[in-house]
Amino acid sequence: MNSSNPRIHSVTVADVAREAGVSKATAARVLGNYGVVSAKIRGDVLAAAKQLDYRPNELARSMTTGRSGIIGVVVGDIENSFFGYAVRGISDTARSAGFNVILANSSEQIEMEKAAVRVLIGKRVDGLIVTPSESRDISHLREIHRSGRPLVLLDRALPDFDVDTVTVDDSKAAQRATEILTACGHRRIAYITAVDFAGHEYKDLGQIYTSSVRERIEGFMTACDIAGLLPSDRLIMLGATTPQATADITDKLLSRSNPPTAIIASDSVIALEIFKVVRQRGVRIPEDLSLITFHDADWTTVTSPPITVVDQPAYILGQTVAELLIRRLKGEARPPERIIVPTSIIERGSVAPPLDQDKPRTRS
Amino acid sequence: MNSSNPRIHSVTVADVAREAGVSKATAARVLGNYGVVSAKIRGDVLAAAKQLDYRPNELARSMTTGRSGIIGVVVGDIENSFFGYAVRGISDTARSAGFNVILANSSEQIEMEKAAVRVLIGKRVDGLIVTPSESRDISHLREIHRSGRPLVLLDRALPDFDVDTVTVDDSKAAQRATEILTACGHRRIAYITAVDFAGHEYKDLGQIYTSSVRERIEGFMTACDIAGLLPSDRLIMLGATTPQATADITDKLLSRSNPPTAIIASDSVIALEIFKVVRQRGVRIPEDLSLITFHDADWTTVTSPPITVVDQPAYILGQTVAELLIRRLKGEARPPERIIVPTSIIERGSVAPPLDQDKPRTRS
DNA sequence: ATTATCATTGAGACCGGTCTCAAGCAATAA
DNA sequence: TTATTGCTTGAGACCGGTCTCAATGATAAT
Repeated sequence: MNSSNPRIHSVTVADVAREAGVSKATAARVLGNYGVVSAKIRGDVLAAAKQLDYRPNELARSMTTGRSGIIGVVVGDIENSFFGYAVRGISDTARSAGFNVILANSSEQIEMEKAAVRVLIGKRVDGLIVTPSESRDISHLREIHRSGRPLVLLDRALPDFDVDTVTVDDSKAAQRATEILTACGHRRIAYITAVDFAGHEYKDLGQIYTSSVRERIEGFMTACDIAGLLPSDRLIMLGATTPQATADITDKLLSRSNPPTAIIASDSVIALEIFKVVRQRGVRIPEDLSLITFHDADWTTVTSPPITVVDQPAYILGQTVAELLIRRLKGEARPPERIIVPTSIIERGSVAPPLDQDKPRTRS
Repeated sequence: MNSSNPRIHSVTVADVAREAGVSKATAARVLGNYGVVSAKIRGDVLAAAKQLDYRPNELARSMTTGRSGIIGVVVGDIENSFFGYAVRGISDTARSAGFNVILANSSEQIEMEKAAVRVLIGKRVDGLIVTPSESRDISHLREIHRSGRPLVLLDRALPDFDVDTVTVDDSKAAQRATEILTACGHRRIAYITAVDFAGHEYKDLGQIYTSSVRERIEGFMTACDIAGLLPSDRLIMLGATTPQATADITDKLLSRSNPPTAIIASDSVIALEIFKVVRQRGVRIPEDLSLITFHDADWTTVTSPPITVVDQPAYILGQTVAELLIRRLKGEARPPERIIVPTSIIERGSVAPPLDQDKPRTRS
């Protein structure tokens, strides 16, 4: 490493104590703001501290107190503005409670997620907020919990891991979104999600290890069933992990002899790509294709037409998850809580009845 | 604080040493991966560590080494996707060099910026990356520098503070953007920026304490001068700090008896708001109004028409600034460097010649 | 066989705080 | 006046690592 800086010597309590002519313990008391000290001595120490420009070393402080004042956050993808807002909600809440935030990105990869958790534990964060990228391998999360550090799950629940969790009502939201489409007369609807699986072929829910996605698919299927759609007309597409993959999926979908008349996108990044492909192919929204997406991303308001969205209150989600964690950090003992934040659908202009005259036959 | 957790007791080197039947020093050597140890002992210690599930305490490690492995980043507003990309560039680069990132938001307020810097210094970050919110009060930055911790400025330079800096060629970019408009025949152009000032009235560059904004305005004015626009037809609008403020400014501008035929937005957040107001008023882009914005935000590609932008390579900016910092951290000693990353203009469909027949007279 | 050299290992100080416990001292009670 | 109590202050251990330096034992050189 061959570091050139010969260790930055900073002013310590001992220095201040010497300057003020008191013991280290006394100086520490006034500087650390604990214990009792006479007004006179306090003044002396403070003056000495100011004179020497003393800055407490939080690291050393954490060393003895066992508390670092840092909250570790692991999200799937910061570039996704949904997480951006959530992180902002977390940061604001944390800061006003006197905590700092270390952010890590898992790129939705379980190995990176594990590495991130390991690093954060090493840094002795006081607690963690994680959006688990999958529900199969959660040994690292169990371990956090076992180590006594509070953990709160964000956006995604883990069925057989009972820990504080904040999610949105994904299933209901997806169902409502789908119902808007079926009520409009759509009988062939695609649902496109980023979750991947070997072969990209959706077979059954057993494949889906991300709870939010799973719930959304459940809600989607429920609504389809209620409306009596043919199982073959519920087009669940996996693997929209990159813009290119999303574009390919969309292309394939629209090239079918019987293309869907409506698409639901699992997040706004996917929806943006879908929108681009759709427009490029000259397919009109909403005349030829209806589109609904999760997350009220800013771009959805400025397209023509603007896009109907499932509004997930991401900032509030972040706020809530941070509050839950901080309450635990302050010593609150209570059974794990699962908070479900309600979503709402903002209807804009991207949904209309299908033009298609020869609608696919229904089961009934 | 009344914390309930009675101090999480974790496995220490001493525990591992005992288990392996060696001294603390020896155990530390293999666990810390320094010094020399015989193969046999190394195996014993490693086995003991695994058995006890030893996790190094980075805090304690930082305590003695004086290095925390953390880079502190202070940006103006994480929600702004420009910073989002930059932060991602920083994080990726930092992580692959073995550093972590603590992120802080200044909300572009000098006091919050100072507080953030203080906290990060307290955490003993190894170095800092800051987007200074103004150039008047930089005592806290000077102090970082003086304390021996490397500091790199991001996106904004400080004229009389010679330190590593990474910016884009703001002045040139603004000039080119403006030239596109003047070449198209625009003779009355507005430039809208977030920087605020008492009265929101632009008087002269002396008011502008944010270097990037200052440079952009300079570039804008240069281009206007070259094209021979009347000074009164260069409409520099300050104070677009909130969506509402931006909307008000835009409204006022478009309500003039002689409204501008083109607008340049200083960032994509402002541009989004302008776009909304413009559309709501029924003003057509580009027929009635041309629009160019800084930052290639995703929404600019999906509007009708898509928006011409000054593409700032935010991710690369982040990468570059992190690399510069890390090189210093590794001990590289060299005079401060000022790196200017070139921008490019992506011409899309939001610029067209003004319809306006009775063009304002020119100076010439 | 004796001494010099080298590779390992162990003992203990140190980083900069917090915190326990005992000592000092003044004020109050007996 | 002496004992008791309470408030301040100081000494020093401790957190969990790193790192210096001396001690040890083995090997090579004379």
